[in-house]
Amino acid sequence: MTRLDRSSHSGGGHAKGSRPLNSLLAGHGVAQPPSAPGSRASVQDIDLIDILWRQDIDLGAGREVFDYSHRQKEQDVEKELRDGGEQDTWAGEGAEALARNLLVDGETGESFPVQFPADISSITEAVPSESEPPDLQNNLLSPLLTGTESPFDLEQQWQDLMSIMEMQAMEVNTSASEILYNTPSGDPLSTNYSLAPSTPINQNVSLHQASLGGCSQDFLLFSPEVESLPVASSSTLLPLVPSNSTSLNSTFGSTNLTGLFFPPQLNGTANDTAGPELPDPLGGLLDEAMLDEISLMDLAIEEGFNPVQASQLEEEFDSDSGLSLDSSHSPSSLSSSEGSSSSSSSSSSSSSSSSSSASSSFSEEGAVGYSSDSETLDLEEAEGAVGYQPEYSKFCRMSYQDPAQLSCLPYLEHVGHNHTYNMAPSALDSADLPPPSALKKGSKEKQADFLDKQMSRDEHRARAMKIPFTNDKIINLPVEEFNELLSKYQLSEAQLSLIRDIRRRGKNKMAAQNCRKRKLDTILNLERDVEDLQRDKARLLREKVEFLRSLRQMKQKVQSLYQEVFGRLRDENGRPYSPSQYALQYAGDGSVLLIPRTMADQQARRQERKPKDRRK
DNA sequence: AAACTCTGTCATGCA
DNA sequence: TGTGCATGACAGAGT
Repeated sequence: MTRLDRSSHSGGGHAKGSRPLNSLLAGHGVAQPPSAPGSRASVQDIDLIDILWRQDIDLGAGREVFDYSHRQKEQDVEKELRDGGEQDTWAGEGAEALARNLLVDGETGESFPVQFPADISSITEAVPSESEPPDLQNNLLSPLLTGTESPFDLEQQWQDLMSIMEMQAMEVNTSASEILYNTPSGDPLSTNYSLAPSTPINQNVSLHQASLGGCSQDFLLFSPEVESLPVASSSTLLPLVPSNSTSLNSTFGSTNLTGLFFPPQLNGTANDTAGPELPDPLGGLLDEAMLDEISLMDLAIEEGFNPVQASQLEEEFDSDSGLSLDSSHSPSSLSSSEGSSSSSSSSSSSSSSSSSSASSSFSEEGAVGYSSDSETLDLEEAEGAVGYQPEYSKFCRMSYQDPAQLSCLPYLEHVGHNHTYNMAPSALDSADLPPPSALKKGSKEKQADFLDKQMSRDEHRARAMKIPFTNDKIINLPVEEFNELLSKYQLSEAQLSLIRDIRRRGKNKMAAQNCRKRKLDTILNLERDVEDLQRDKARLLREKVEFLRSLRQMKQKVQSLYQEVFGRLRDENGRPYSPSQYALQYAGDGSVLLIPRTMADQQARRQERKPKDRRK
C-alpha cells in the first residue's frame, strides 16, 4: 500500500509539473478569438454609420454637435456661399437638395443647422441616410459604402480615427478657435486668418456654411503647412492623390496622411501651389500602423513568418491536425517505442505513474518483478558486466506491465516467479522452462546460458551470496513485509548489505525508468505547446494584416471625403479654394473650419508634439 | 571508429 | 533516521 501511495504521489508530482503546460494548451485551444475580421461577412457601412450616429445621439452629441458658437457669422457666410455656390456643380440641383434636406434630422425630422459632428464617427453619422439625395449621398458615401470590412473592423478603426481626430480637434478647438475668434485683431494670426478685415474671404466658416450648405459631413480637416510652400506643387501634389489604389497603397507605407488629406487640384481649377509635406492628422495612427506593419515584416523575417503567408501557415496548421513540427519526429518515435505509456499527453503523467504502480503492484504479487526486465546474464562473468539485449529488454518491459502478456510467455512468467534462482544452476535447470529457442536447441547448457542472460548482475550477486529469496521480493516487497522476510532467515552482514543494495538499485532502476518516461512526456507536451503557440501566432498575424488592410481602406475613404468636400468649397466669388493655401480643419465643437494652412500647420505641429510628450 | 541511444547505476536532495 | 522517490550525471553496451 505504501508503494502504491508513493507511486501515485510521484505521479501526482509529475502531473503537477506538467499541468501548467496542459492548462496552457487548453487555454489556447479554448480561447479562440472571433474569427478574422476579413473572413467575417461584411456588413454595410451604413449600418455602422447608423449605429455610431445613434450612439452619439445617445451620448448627447446628436444635436449639440451640430451647433457651434459662431453660427451667426457662419450663417452669413453660408448665405454668401449659397448665393455664389449655385453657379457650380456643387451648388446645383443636388446641392440644393442636399442643403435643404440635410437640415433635417434624419431621425426626428427636426430641423437644425447642418454642422459637422464632433468626431469622426459623426462623419458617418452626419451622412444622411435616407433623407439625402441619392446622388450626393452616393458621392460622399461611396467610399464608405464600398468597404467590405466587417463592422468590427470599421468600428475599431473609426474609433482609432476618432481618438486621434478628437485629440486634434480639442487642440484646434482650444487653440485655433481661440486664435480665430478671440484673439485681438492685432494678432497677426487672426489678422491673417479670418477676422481680419483685410481678408476678403471669411475663412472662419463652417463647412456647411461655406459651401456645402446642408452637407452635414463630419470632417477632420488637417492643417497643412503654408510656410514652406513650394510653388510647384500642383504637380508634386498630384502623386499624393490617392486616385487609385496603387498610389494609395504606395502612400500608405511611405507617406503620412498629408498626402492623403491634402487635396490636390480641386475641381481641376486649383492650380495653386500645393503644400509641402503636411502634418498628418492621422499621422500617429498611420505611423503606428506603418510601424506595426514594419514590425510585422520584421517579425516575419525574423520568425520566418510572412504576413502574407501567415494565412497559408494558418491553413496548414488548421488542416494539419497532426504534428507539423519536425522536432516531433524523434519524440514521436520515442513515444511509439515506449508504447502506450507515453502516448497520450494529458494522461501521460498518470499513465507513466500508473504503469509504474501497476508494475509495482503486479510485482508485489510476486508474478513479475522489474528484475525480469532487461536482466540478462553475462556468460563470461558471473559477477560482471551487463551484457543485456536491448530488444529483449524492451519486450520484457512491455511484458511485465501486462500480466496477460506475460502469462502467454511461460518462460518470462517463470522469470517473474522464479523464487529458486538462488539455487544451484543444476537445480534451476529442472525447474525452469527454457525459452523456445533454447528448447529447440535442447541443450541444458544453452538453457542455462539463456537463464543466465536473463539474470541481472544483482541476481548473480544474490545467487553467489546464496540469498534465499528472489530479487523480486527484495525489491518490491513493502518495508514491513521485507523486514519480516529478512527476519525469517539468518543472514550474514554481507548478505544483508547485498539485499539492501539490490533493493535500492532495483527501486532506483524503476525510478529511472519512470523518470525517463516523464521526461519524454514533458518533451511531447512542450512540443504540442509550441505547435499551439505557433498556430496562435499565425492567426494573430493574419488578423493583424486584416486590420491593417481595413485601416488602409478607411484612410482612403477619409481622404476621398476630404477631397470631395474641399473640392466643393467655393469662396464668395465662386472660385474653389486653393489646397495649398487652405485646409479643412476639424474643431472640437463639431464644426469644420476652413483655415489657412499656416494656422493648420501650427496646430498640427502642436498636435505632433503632444503625443511625443505623452510618450515620455 | 565516432556518434548516438538505451539502460543501469550512483549521488544527491526532498518528503 | 530510515525509506522511497525524483533526477542529474556517468558509464557500458549496442546500433
